Amino acid sequence: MSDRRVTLASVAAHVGVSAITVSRAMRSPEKVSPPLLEKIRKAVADLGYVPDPAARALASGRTDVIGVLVPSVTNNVFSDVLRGIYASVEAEPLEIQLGNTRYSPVMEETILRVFLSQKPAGLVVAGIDQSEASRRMLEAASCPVVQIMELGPDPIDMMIGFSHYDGAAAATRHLIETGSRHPAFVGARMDPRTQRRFAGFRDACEEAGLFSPARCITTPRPSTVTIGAELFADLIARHPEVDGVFCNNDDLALGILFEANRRRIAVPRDLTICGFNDLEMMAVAEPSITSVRTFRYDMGRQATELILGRIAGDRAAPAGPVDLGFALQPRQSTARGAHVAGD
Amino acid sequence: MSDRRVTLASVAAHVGVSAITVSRAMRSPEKVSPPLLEKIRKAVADLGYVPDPAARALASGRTDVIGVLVPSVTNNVFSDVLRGIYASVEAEPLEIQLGNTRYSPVMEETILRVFLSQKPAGLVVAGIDQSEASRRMLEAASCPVVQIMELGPDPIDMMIGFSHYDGAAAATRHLIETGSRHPAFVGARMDPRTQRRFAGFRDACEEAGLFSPARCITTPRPSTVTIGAELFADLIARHPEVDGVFCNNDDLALGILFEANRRRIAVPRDLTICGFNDLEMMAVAEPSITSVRTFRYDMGRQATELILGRIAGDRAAPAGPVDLGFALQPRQSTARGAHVAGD
DNA sequence: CTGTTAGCGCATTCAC
DNA sequence: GTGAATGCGCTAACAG
Repeated sequence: MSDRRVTLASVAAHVGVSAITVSRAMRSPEKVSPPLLEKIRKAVADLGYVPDPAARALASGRTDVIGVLVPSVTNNVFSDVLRGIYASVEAEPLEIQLGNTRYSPVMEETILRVFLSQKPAGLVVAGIDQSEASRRMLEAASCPVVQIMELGPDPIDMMIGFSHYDGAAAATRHLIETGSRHPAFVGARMDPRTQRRFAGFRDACEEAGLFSPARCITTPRPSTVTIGAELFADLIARHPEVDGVFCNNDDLALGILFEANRRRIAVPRDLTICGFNDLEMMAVAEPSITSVRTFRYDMGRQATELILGRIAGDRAAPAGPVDLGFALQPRQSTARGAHVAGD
Repeated sequence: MSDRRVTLASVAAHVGVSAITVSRAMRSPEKVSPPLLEKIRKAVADLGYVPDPAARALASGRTDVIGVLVPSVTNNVFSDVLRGIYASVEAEPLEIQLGNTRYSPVMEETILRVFLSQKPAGLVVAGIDQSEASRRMLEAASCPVVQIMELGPDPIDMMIGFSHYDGAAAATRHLIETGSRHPAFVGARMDPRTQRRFAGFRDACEEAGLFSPARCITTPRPSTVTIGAELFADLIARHPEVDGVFCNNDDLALGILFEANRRRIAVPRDLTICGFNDLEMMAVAEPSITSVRTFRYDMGRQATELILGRIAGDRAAPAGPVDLGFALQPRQSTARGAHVAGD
């Protein structure tokens, strides 16, 4: 049972049929007579036969692998997406192959090349900022491709996401509507999605004549709660007038909350804080923190389902990008109900 | 460039050598004369040749895949381990194949079977509570296997982890030493690792004659910050005497901190809180939270390195389990320096 | 250092 | 409904 000696041929011999019949019994049972099917199934179970995926891939030119390319496995945001992907694939005879690009387009290119060499059944890639080479590879790929997390003008194939710009702008307008006269921006890592959030913040501030680049503080380091606290300490030292902060994500927002608590700054009375993504802890924080809810789990789920649909030859697959929208969760003022955009 | 028509044979024809020579040039360049090697490399680049992993696996009976089996991809703890694994493999010609067991031994068995059918170069599995069948498969596996996250009496092959029992016991003793007379336990999910932490808590309490099962409150649901807050609300309603809480992890601890803040319970004066894992945010929380630091990233790194060593035929691989220890981070009392155990 | 021969385990295409 | 022949692309084992 150890050395994988059990092959299609050995099962076939055991039952007294040819290998191809066993192969068929496994892949299209309806093409094999019921009694034979039964015997074959028993033999497979008894002998502990497990198909060799390499041989299968070589012979058929296909695999049952869906490649997933994300920039991080640590980031909560992507792990939620992954959960959705795993959930939707659970009942299917498909595997997930995860690639970690570490926010590097070059790395993405390399991994993509490897993934494509495996003739995947589908590909899920995060973002719309692929390198030229990656884009060409994806366009030439003979499998369905879904870009997730964002929306953009020219999808490679399928696309499902939401507008980071709009989400940030909506949050910022809320910040201003609830009284912030000196809004600030705190951001970390500044990847493309973060940049678009910043643009949304900036434009919403400018609409109100309240934009100040000096109140925008960022770092290339990846965001953590600690960095949120540090950046806020910096910010408030230089700009004590700040009365509202939009953060590029919830980790930073939490750090700011802690730092504000430490400095006995009354939140939300003297400072309102808004995060992005609406991690579970935002609602239960004390005081709770306003955030922009994004539908990460659903994004993962639906991305895989788009691929499954395409594989099943479902022509009802959506023609254009799918906008999942976002939902502002106001928590530091008179609740005014969730604002749902997109979709 | 799309249909992967470029094969070893086409590169060989292009250069005017045989396929096997190209194959060797790619795998053991030292066995090919430098000028030829140069020409082959150029042809490979020009034609954009990428080896077919399925064909390679079928012919050689091996792959360059390290299978990693974890119970969750969302849990911070495992994502840190994954980061370590990815980091140590980055420079190697190895891929990571991730399996998500969802805390189910049955699922683990299924995935294991799939993984083994791919003839992996190595296997990393979380925990020591594999099913009988899983254990047999792993013992029969012809590749190096590393169990991570825990230590136990009979390793399948290699093992690297720490004692959850000892970590919890040390934390609990600290809780008691710093004045808790009515210590409580709050736990969620109650997987095997959590159970061992609970045992450590219980025994340390009993040592001091302070154990009370009524003050131990748990839920089978996965732990979240919200659940931490809820369980604490329950606990304190029924046992207002509670003056110290050991939590099975940091999420719960954070939820308790928030709930305590909400109820104006002075932390740490009237309530001391201790988490487990020491997530980054524990130190920056207000007030900061005591926790048991675990070396998750290192665990991932070293697990992979053990496998790499074994693959390289390194007989210097450790004979027994590797204890990475833990480090209590006391933050809610007079700091008394980190207590490092194990190792 | 390079080439020849053979075959990995399975699915495709065509027969029956 | 079942089977025979053939080859997927690569590498192992041996020659030279």
